Amino acid sequence: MAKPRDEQKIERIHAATLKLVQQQGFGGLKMADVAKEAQVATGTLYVYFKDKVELINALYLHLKRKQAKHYLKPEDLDRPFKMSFRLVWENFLLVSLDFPEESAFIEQYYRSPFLRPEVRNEADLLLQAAHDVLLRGQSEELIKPLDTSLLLAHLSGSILELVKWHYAGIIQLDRTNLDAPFSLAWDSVKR
Amino acid sequence: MAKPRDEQKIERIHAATLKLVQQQGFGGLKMADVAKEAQVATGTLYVYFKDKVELINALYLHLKRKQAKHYLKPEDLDRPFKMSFRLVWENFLLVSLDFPEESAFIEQYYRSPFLRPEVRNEADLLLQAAHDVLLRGQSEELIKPLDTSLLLAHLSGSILELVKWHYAGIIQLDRTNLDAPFSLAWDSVKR
DNA sequence: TTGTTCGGTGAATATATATTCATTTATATT
DNA sequence: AATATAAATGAATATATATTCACCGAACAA
Repeated sequence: MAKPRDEQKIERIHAATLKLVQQQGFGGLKMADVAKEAQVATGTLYVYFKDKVELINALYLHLKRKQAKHYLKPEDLDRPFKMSFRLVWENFLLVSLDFPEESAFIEQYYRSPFLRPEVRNEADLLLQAAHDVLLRGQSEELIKPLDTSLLLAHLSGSILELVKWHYAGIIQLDRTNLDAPFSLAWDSVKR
Repeated sequence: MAKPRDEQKIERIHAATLKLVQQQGFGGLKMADVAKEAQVATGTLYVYFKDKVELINALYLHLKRKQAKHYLKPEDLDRPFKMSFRLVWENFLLVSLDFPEESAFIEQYYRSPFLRPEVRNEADLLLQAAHDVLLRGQSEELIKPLDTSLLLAHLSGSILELVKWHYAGIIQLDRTNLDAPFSLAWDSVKR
């Protein structure tokens, strides 16, 4: 019938948006720059996304789903507790470390004028599996009996800041030896 | 000679900027809105600040200095180690909790197109006192012998995320009973 | 009291940026 | 091959926003 939608083009637009947000922050994001970086015309952006707001919200949801899939793998959860905990903790850190543009984007979305509460809520549902891991640890009396949200905030905050300081050049995280940062995480929540 | 500079006006401009950044993020910050919120004319903004970039950088440095003063008080450092640690930890958390607009601004400055490296570096120097606290803990063999930057990133990341989740309504921090979150912090770094 | 100097003003201007749309191009269907 | 359909284009347009500036008025000095 006609020229089909080009999914690769959507990926290029996503990648361009991420790159530019990492370089210049959310405030510096311009549609013309996105188009240039993605090697499409500005008008093409509006073929795939209604406007800038929708581009940003669609990308946010896409990233949250992708990341959750990466660090909450079903096969990792089917293990002795401490091993599950370590795998999820390490995967979360490695995702942040390997895709810093994605973390930067997610962090900034939260405080942007583009945030749509329903999109935010949908993304938050993805965390349920993480709560479940901690609940299992508590039922096995290996984890402090505190609110799992409190524990999650503490654990994720630590990881995100470690990665931030890594990219600021203040510390060096070695992906082949994460024992030291893991000991901080584990000792803080273990019973 | 003439009408003197009005320091209160600068404070109003600062406060207005913070309020708007909290509400709409860095990307939504408009000079016209700042002027309206501060109850001055747009032109007045340019009497006190060369342009938007300077307004933001001046405010950032002002906030970092103010916050460092709040949570690194000399009299708190002159105590038995664990008490110093608790005081600094708690003050850092309470500053974030009591002035969430300030933390939001600082967080976003870091990834904005307005960031000026020399300003950022100047602000980072303020952390030296925090390193010193941890170094004392290590010399007294009370703190794990890890890089103090690693420890600081972990501790501050935890606090900032806890406060963020508090304001998102996911957890509730009670300023009169911070024992649970403190136990997470202390157990993670103690020897 | 008067003159002088800046602070203060906000409409006007310049600039930057999002979005549209007439036109062209590519693909699938016939 | 011819046709239909939708993607793709990017200059033109609309919009939004930063910044300027001619004028006003408050404070101080003489």
